[in-house]
Amino acid sequence: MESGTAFEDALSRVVWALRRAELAVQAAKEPGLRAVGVPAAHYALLVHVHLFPGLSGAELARRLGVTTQAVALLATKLEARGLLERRVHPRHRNVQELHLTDAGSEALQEADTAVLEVERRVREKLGPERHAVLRELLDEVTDELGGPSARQWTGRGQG
Amino acid sequence: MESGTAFEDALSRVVWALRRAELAVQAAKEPGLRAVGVPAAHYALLVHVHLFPGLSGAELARRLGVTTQAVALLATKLEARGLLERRVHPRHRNVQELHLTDAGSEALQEADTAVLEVERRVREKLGPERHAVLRELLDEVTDELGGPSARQWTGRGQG
DNA sequence: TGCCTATCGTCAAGCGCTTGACATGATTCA
DNA sequence: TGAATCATGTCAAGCGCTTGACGATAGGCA
Repeated sequence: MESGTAFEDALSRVVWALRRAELAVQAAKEPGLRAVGVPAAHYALLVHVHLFPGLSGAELARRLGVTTQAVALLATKLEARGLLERRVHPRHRNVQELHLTDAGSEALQEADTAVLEVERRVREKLGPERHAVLRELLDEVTDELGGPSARQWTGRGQG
Repeated sequence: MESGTAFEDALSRVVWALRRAELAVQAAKEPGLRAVGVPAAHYALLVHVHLFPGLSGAELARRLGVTTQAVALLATKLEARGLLERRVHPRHRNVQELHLTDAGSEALQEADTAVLEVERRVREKLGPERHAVLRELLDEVTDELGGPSARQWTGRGQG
């Protein structure tokens, strides 16, 4: 294993394959999302706000793996476009709950079509079983490497 | 299909699992790479220059999926640190060949240790067979979604 | 009541990357 | 030879995100 240069196989590792696949997915989603005027980052936030309405910006940031700044800037833009609504938390006056407007729900619906199309292509290419296997393997990787566990992302863990 | 909100399962899709896994991998690599003073983006360029010495900045950019600007800026920094060398192409005086210096090779070796550690953790978690399955599935996704085919990345396709 | 701590949100500065435009050099064709 | 075309590399401007610091609010404790 230590014989000579050890990284001739660098590009054939899983971590690289993962990066390539992620880049390909992003590239595949981008035109569809752009067509409906919802960049990828905006889409990600919209989905989370839809699935977990009323969360604070800081909490969203943790789930998305970005800083609170990024969420705040994004939220400002989405609010300006009328897709998102900031409400003051009833108990904590300094905290803002984020909710989707009707227009936001519509935009999300349209954007999701583009993402679903990519998911469909992958599913058709792999077939249902291997599609499911891939998801399971990816979740195990996420779990093993820590960070936000896959459970946390999909669960309704807190309110 | 149109029954109610259609994207309740958004976070359980493969495309999301892929993103989560990629984020986890990046987060897992980062501290190790930072320890040896080689950020992730620098590492990616160093690996490619090592595997395909003499490529032009534009060609590298295509393979890395970034712009020529990004490569040029990176190359400038790496050159300033003495890890990388710019040589004028013998025939095309306007083209610069990129090569690793000895210091660059050493830095790459150290940095690669951190990446290998992540790869090892994933391999141990999944076991050899499923590890290989994951790589195969990811390559198929990359192939299906087009962009730079997995072959192009690993192959010695051109010189 | 008053102090301390934690959390949330915002402001300012910096960094990395992209986009667009331009200059240079090499190849192709008339 | 001379002009058109293409690829490479660089300059300038803009955008998105991060880092660091600050003010504001709610809960814990004496």
